[in-house]
Amino acid sequence: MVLTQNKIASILRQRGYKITPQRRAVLNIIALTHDHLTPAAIYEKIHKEHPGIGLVTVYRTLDILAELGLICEVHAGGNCRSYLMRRPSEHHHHLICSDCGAVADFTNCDLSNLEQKLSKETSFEINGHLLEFTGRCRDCRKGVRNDK
Amino acid sequence: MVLTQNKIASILRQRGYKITPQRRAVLNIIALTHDHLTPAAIYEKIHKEHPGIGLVTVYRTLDILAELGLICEVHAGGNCRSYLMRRPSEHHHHLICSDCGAVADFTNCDLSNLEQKLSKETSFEINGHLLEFTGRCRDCRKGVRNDK
DNA sequence: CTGACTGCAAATAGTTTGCATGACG
DNA sequence: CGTCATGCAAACTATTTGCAGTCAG
Repeated sequence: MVLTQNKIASILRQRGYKITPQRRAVLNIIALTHDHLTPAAIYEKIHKEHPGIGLVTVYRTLDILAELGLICEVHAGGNCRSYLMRRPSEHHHHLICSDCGAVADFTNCDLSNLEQKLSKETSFEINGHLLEFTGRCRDCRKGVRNDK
Repeated sequence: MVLTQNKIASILRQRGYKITPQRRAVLNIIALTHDHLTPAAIYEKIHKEHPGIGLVTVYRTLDILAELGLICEVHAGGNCRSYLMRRPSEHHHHLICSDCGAVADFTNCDLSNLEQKLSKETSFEINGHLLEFTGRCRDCRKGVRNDK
């Protein structure tokens, strides 16, 4: 179950953030998109419907959402940071196609053992992890294309 | 066992890259440092001993080394991409302290099961993975400091 | 009302590219 | 010697900041 826009709105409000049309718009885009989105991509999409909105606002909203843990960052290679809606209870990870950038989710990672082990070994207090697989997706494997 | 500078040099040569003092210098820095290094940090270190070297060259060298798989990228949060010498046979990952940025390595990840499973489920051809744990290291846990 | 939010423009940071010179092999 | 690598400067891209006007609560 994905967080609804309204739930997120109330979380924002709880934390003392105001609900503005701009923030709603950003939330909306992210909630509706199942792909990862760069700030620029989000801005573009938003801009079609709300031409008045600024890229800066997108950045600021993303910062807030990330801080609240409502969205999570994906490192899709290079410098690009992309964001993806977070499924709250579904702790999930990504499989990223290095050819076309497609992202597949998976939830069944079982790292708790490893996590505990590492925690003991290193005395780290482990808060979270980032697990991403890279490879080539079905489509890119079919097509022999290897354009970069 | 870590790749020696000379071994790396010969790998470079095999691939048709020339061995220049600048490249040696970059290799040297990375090989000697057990921390992750940003391009800028590498440049700084190099610049002390070889003032003539340019940041651009560092970038270009890092690109080559990464392409050859001799170093690997670490996503230490934000935009920073850092690089770390790769231990060839030791497939390893990182534990990153979100407070002080310390990096601990670990090698005993066992993702091959997961990898195979995912590969079947998603039809991805999985080439590699990025696994990073984040948390607070021993020192940062001791000190009650929580400065960000 | 009032403080938080927005949008613009400008500033900054990080990275890449073009080109003439220099050096590896 | 020819080709690839270097270093400089400039171009670019991504992101952040300052500020005055605007709006949610």
